[in-house]
This record gives sequence, structure tokens and C-alpha cells, in this order.
Amino acid sequence: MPYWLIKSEPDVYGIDDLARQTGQIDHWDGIRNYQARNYMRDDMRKGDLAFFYHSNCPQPGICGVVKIAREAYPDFTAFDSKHKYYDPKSDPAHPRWFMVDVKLVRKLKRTITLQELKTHETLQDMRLLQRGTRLSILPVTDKQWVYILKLENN
DNA sequence: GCCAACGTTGGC
DNA sequence: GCCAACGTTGGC
Repeated sequence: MPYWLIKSEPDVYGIDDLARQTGQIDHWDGIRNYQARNYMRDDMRKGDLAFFYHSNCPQPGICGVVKIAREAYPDFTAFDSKHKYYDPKSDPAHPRWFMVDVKLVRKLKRTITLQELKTHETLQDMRLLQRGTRLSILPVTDKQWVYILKLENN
């Protein structure tokens, strides 16, 4: 079973926003990058686990665990000309963009910051830490997943 | 707010 | 198909 990391800006949609949803479940809209889309559409499976990462904020880092609750389906925000994620090149007959549903499993006891992740030799090959990585959906290896979860109790 | 690193667009 | 211009991401 693959693991993932999904990024969101807390000012736009943070983990507490997800926690507020009915059933703590929501659709993951607004992905407008082909590589991230392909991960979602082709590789994410129901039941996969992902880290919820807060980006572009005072303390960027991993703050929760979510589960993929529904596999990829067309991102309907792309069809709405009033929506900020509108893309005229995507239409219901030929959707260009996709989204999944995610469900909150739990918030971490503390945020494991980017700064902290960088200090661990074991994590040096994490995609998240590679130079110039801006992808908002990234795979995480089994080894990285287990290692990071252990850091929570430090 | 700066800016490096990318991704996309579109003229040619 | 090249590549300059432009837009975005996201740490700092």
C-alpha cells in the first residue's frame, strides 16, 4: 500500500477545516498540475494513507494523517466559470482535472516541521526535501512513513 | 515581500 | 519542436 503527502496552505484550507466537515471528509480540489493529477488519478487507492502537510505558513510541516476515502473523479470546480479553480479547457465530457476525497484519521500530537525533517539523515531522499520540489501531492515510502510517525513522540 | 525553481503558454 | 516570457509555489 503506497503512502502519500498532500500539501495545503492553512490560510486556504488547513487541517482544522477538514476536521470541521461532516464525517471529517472532504474533496481535495484545485490540483492543477499534471504530475500531481496523475498521482491522484492513477496511483491513489481507496484506503491509502497520507500525511497532511501545511505549506506557505509560519511553521510548514506535517500536522495530520488522512485516508483516501474515494478514488479519483472529475474536479467539478474546473467546470464553474465563477470558481477560482475554473479551467475552460476542462469540461464534463473531457475532464482534465481530478480530485479524491480524503478523510481525517487524526491530527498529530504536534506538527513535525519541515525544519525538523531536514535534520534526519534517514529522510534525506524524501521527495518533499528535494531541491525545487513544488508538487502538492507526493509519494512517501514505507520506511519514511514509519520513521516520521515515530518522530511524533519525540 | 523576495526570489529560486519550476511548469505552462504561445509565437515562430 | 524550440525557447522566451510569464505565472506559480513555497521557504525564508
